[in-house]
Amino acid sequence: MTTKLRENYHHGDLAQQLIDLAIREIGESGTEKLSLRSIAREAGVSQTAPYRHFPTKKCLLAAIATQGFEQLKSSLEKELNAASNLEDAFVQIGVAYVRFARAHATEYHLMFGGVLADFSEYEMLQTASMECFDVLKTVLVGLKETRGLDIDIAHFTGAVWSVVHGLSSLQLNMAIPDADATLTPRGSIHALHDRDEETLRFLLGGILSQQ
Amino acid sequence: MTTKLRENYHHGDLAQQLIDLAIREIGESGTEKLSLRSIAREAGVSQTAPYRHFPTKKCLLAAIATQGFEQLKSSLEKELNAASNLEDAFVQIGVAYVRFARAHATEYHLMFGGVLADFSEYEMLQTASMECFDVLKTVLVGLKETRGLDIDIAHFTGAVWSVVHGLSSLQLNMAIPDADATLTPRGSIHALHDRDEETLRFLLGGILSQQ
DNA sequence: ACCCAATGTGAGCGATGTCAACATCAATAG
DNA sequence: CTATTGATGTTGACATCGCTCACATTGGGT
Repeated sequence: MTTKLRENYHHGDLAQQLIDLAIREIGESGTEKLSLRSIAREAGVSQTAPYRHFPTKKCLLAAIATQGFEQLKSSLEKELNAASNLEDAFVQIGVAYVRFARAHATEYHLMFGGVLADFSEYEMLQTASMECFDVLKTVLVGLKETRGLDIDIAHFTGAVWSVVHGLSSLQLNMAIPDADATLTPRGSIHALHDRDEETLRFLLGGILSQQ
Repeated sequence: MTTKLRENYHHGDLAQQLIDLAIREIGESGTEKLSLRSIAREAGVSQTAPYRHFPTKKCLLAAIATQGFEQLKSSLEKELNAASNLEDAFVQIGVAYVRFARAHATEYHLMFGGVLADFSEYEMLQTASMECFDVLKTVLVGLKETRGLDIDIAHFTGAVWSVVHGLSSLQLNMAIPDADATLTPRGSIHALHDRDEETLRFLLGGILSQQ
């Protein structure tokens, strides 16, 4: 958080500061407007200094997404460890997921918004996303066993993931309020806000009750 | 679809051709790489000609999204009219929604990917999105009445929408195959492919069975 | 036949991503 | 203690981009 100003020729931790500044600028103006040169100026550094840390603008974005996956993973793990049974963990992980998306909108957008077309171009991103996904998988495998569900685990995981992702993504991208916010698209999205847990119990509970 | 080459000073239908070319370029290289100048070149027109039709690059994107909402609306309406009862319409509209997203990935990305931050800046986009949303709303209102559901309709709509959107969005943005495609993030997304109807019966059926 | 609004052109401004060549520093090996 | 080297930061430049301004061409309505 400390944005130490420059006294020396060398900076200290330019890579992380560029990440922080980029997150802020994207949050304020959108991904399209992010400029390496402007955050270099903000960091008090020449316009080509960022290239010592990120070979390309997209690599900066990939680094942000990677950090996002690591944070999300640790949020989900905390939730998993705190839950007393798998059914609770199931819902609480969903709630934590949606909360993460709201609290880290920029990171979430880079993680799932299709900006980084092919994760395999960025090795650290690839492994961070898999490790994060593993937490969800663990819960669902456990749930399948303890409840004896007859379901393909990959399909099950994809379905559950799409529910929490849909909730998150819609809230992030369609959350600007309308004047008459009752039965408009954005109005119905607002009806989801601050009711995450209820909505997830509704949706995820529906999944479990099918068996 | 016919890309008539230029013989006259005037072009004929530059606006629509620019839209088509932009959709293609975004599909190939992503939103960030779209350049007005390059599609102007492709259209055989000077680099400032597009500005006679779209005051801004974002306005071009908004026009694409608007067309997308109009197409999606007519797809959903067709499905609604073809269904013999509301329960069928409920699932079939969901299937049509996901199919639209896959068949028009670029448009869908612009419609829901948060690229156009505030729809209210583009009047036609705003009304097109509301009219599209109304189709879904109609089905859910009908379903609530015929089955006497005790549910807030805005919340209900948001929840259902987030399910179909989550399915669509994940498939679009995480659909690049992995080497070992079984229990990786992308692998589980692949498990959703071509099983839209099954998955939606699973998820949406869960919602209805709660009542 | 005239005129005007719609549409297309050309030159140019400021900004951007990226590259190549060079400068500075901090740590390590001798 | 000093020389060297790899990491990090700088300067200058190039091609491209979004967008503006002044101007050219056109076709449809009077």
